[in-house]
Amino acid sequence: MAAKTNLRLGDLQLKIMRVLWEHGPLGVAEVKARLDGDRLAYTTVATMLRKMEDRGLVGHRTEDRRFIYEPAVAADDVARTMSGDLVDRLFGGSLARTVSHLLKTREVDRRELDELEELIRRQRSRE
Amino acid sequence: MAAKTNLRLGDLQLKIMRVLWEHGPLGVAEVKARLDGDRLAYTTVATMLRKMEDRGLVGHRTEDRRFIYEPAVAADDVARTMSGDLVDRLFGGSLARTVSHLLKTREVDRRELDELEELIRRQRSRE
DNA sequence: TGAGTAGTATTACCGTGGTAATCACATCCG
DNA sequence: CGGATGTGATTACCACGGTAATACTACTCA
Repeated sequence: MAAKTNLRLGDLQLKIMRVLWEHGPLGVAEVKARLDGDRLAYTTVATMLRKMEDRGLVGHRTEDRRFIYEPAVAADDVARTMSGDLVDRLFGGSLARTVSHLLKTREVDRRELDELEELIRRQRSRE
Repeated sequence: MAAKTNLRLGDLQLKIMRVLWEHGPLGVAEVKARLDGDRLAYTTVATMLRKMEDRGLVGHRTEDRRFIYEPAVAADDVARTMSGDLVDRLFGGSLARTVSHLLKTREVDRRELDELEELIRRQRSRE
């Protein structure tokens, strides 16, 4: 197995992964298309995908002369690594401190607070 | 003012900032000392501090021939930027999704859940 | 006075993310 | 057939984080 794949992705890499996670396996042109807003050269996307394959983040098969890429790591793993990382680096690993900070510095409406409470309730009734 | 200082810091930079935030203005040697675990060369720390000063993250004054560094950005601003960034990049800006993920993938004990509920309660009684 | 020492300044090197031009090849179309 | 088009391959460049060696400088103490 690819093993120690480092799961801290850059901006573009993450955007590409999101495209691949949400819309199955895609060719370079499709990926580029879904990256709409970013006016990137075709070769930029292609190069990035190749680099990402080197790192074990995606895999590809050839189909009809075109490379079809698909994720090689799970969205959850990336999210876990990156968010866990941040909680550790920034808030000494404390979830409470993290959420506290988030609540203080982001606009949060009542609905979202409800959701959060629901999450906590459900968490309690686990274990 | 230094303006557009980008507040996404690397690992070492963040560690250094934490040292400076927690223990006032410090010389290079002191910073290096507090970074104990990391077996870094003196010049590594010095170089990093200089680079960080270029970026506007720290400032220094000379005192007795030594450079005394101090933070030039607030811990809260860095935390806000970096965490907000991550929430946006990884969870589409949804705080609920973020916390949900964190709850699912990290060990959280009852005490921490209590704290979270308290935070939410307090948040509600604001606005 | 002169060697050590503690600092800073200069310079360098690597990895990686990001961006892209250029090149080469195959295929398609008139 | 022969050029346009779509793709992948190769190569290049820059910025930045990280790491550090080396060089310079000034102060200190025997």
